[in-house]
Amino acid sequence: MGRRKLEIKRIEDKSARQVTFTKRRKGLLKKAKELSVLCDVDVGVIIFSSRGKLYHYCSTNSLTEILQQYQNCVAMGPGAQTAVRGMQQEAKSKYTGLLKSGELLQIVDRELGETCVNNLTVKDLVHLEKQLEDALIQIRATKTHLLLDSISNLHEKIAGSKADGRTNKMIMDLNVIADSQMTEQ
Amino acid sequence: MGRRKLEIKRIEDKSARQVTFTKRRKGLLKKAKELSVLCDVDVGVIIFSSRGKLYHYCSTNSLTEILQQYQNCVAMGPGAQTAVRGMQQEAKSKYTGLLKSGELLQIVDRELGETCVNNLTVKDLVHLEKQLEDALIQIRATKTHLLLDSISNLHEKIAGSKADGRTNKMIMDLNVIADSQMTEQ
DNA sequence: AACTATTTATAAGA
DNA sequence: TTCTTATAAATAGTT
Repeated sequence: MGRRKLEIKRIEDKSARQVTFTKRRKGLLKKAKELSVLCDVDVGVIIFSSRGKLYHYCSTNSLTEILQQYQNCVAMGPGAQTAVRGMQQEAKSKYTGLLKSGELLQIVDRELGETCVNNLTVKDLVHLEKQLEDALIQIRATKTHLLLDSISNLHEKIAGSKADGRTNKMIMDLNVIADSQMTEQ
Repeated sequence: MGRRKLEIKRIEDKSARQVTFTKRRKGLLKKAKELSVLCDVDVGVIIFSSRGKLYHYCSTNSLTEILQQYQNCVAMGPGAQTAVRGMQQEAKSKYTGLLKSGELLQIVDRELGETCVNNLTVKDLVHLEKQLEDALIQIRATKTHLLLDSISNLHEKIAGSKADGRTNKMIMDLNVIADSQMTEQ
């Protein structure tokens, strides 16, 4: 789509590569959005530039939801989901009730020790994985909550009074964090 | 791009929606691949159909790498990465050396308790998050290893001898799992 | 950053 | 469904 047909291989000229990146990145994100709307499906796109800058699109509240689904079921392949569901059923009989958090890592520790890999089953690992994911979700929620609280506090603190440079910098940083936690692209 | 201009809103006719989904899904994944190659960047695309089927593209070995980057730095916003790096530096002085796995969840337990949220800092949470991510990576690696081993064993077991129906089913399931773990889309 | 000649993607039709 | 074709959209090279 241009003056001539372009071979699909790394563009060596840095400046041309940057221009193409800008154009095609925009195009890809637009297409992702259209696919999501037209076909009523969940779509996530993540792009990391070589300088580590991130661009992304996500049709749901947060990419995390999609990633969660990915980690939970598709890392094992669609055809195997039924099998896994069976495993999880079996696992319940062994692990009935929630483990106390304190027990979780002791189990990871014990069961992942080099000497006993052979005694571990996939269903055990699936269960451990789930426990850790839950802990991660809890931690991230708490982190977000803390960050948003900090912002509120700072805003109250400076309402009506001049803040010093250091405080202003903190507010700027926190707003950036809050934006990324709360806004859709 | 078709016989007429299409408004970007949910296609109500189910069959037409399915056809468009197939076409545009293919297009999106192709564009993602091209962007990645032409501009030498990491790209990940995840699509969940309404029936829960997954389609994805990833420019690196596994989406997990990209997701990891996303979770680690971008969940906090690009502008805040410098700040976070500072936090992590400070955190090191508090948490020098790796925690024994057994300690990790006790900390999660203790520090995330409802009563002491106010004493927790963001840097503490960032650190906890990292620890849990590492544990997850370890568990997933072990799981993959176990699955692949199981497949090898089964293949050996049936080499030359007829397997029964149950064994054949297991092999089929495991091959699906192995494919999804090892192949690029 | 804008402009267009072309290529590419795809909506509707067969 | 699969293939075809007219048309819209994306974009490579240019200014």
